[in-house]
Amino acid sequence: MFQIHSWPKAIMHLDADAFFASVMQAVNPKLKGQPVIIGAERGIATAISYEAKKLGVKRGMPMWEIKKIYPKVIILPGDYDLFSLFSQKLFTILREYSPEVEEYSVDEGFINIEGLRRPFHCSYSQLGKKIQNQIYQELGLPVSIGISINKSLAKLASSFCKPQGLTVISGKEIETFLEKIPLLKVWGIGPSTAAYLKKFGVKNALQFAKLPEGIFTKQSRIKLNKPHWEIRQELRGQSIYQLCFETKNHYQSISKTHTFFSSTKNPNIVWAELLNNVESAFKKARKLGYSVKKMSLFLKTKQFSYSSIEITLEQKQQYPMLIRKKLKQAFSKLFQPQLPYRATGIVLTKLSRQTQEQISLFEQLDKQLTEKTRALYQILQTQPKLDFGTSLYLPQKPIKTRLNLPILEI
DNA sequence: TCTGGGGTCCTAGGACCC
DNA sequence: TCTGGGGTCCTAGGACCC
Repeated sequence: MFQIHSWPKAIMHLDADAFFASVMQAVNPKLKGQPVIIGAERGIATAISYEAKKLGVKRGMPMWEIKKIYPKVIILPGDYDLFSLFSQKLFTILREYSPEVEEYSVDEGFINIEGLRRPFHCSYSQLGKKIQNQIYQELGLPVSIGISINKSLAKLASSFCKPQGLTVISGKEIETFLEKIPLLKVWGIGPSTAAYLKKFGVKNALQFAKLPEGIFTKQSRIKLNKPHWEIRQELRGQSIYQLCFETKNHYQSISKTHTFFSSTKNPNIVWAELLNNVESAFKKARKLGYSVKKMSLFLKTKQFSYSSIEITLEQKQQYPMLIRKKLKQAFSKLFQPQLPYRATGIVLTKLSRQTQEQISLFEQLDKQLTEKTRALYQILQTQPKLDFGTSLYLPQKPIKTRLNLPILEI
């Protein structure tokens, strides 16, 4: 048995089953029991109801394929405001039990349930059942629950039995449980690591947990890194990953990408699509209060090869129209006329929030211009009917893109 | 008609300095 | 002519997650 040094904790992991599809079924009774797929707007399946899963639909399957093989499935676009609302309601219920809730994603959370047996007069397992029932009754959402002594084991437990499963892994059950789990199922182990370790005979979670300490040194012939070591520790019952109760409000990067309806060699379309991503990425940054110091633009060809270019700005920016020339130059370097492109994107990095820090003289000179820009953007953004189309980019002939907010020449 | 969109973190390797 | 150690900072790219 693994030696557990810290006092065992009690962590619950809750995972909504086929969340997006379940929300649609919850608000629309006609969809209950039907094979429902979400993702009509993206061209691939992003959520699949259990009825559709039974038919054989897999996540990431392109819609055209689904329509062809499974003509009876109901394909819907995602309603992300609705999903967000259900997510909030879900976490509100969890907070009725404990303030120590980590919102890991829209449909997943961790709860510290240590010490809750006495106030709720029940075992941890009964507590799980209680929460599961309440969520189903109040929101109509099926959820799976896992309970164990740390985050990784709780997450593994919740995925063990779905949908509406409830699995508890106590300290002494860890080894027998891990033996049943393929390595790929472990949180943080992906296809690459699983395939690599298979060569050395490590196929299940228990074998991984039992890897000797020496494997994790630089000299070892099996190359593993620090995150792998942390996963091993977690599987052995140690608590490496702490719960995080603050809601996320800091970003390392903000990105926007969009795949075209059909690939194109037309530089005007690619440029317009790229600018549209630039606009919406900056819009998100402004909404979060960020200024941007650096960005990376990329183009993706039909053959799935990427080319990218980085732009470091002399000053932090919030408005892309102020750096239009730079963007255009970068695009010219990136774009190769003979290649068909299928997507463009942008990643904003080196983000910083407005602070009281001294504005340099140089920046002050720039400030007046920025003010004008801000005013202009406000006008554009508060008038949704104002649609310049793509005419400012594409004076030759109108080309239909999803673009509706231009970057103005100044 | 193959393969969306939005994130995070880690590591290797190069540049540069002492 | 051949030889070091550091240390830091940056970037590209991989791997993973939902």
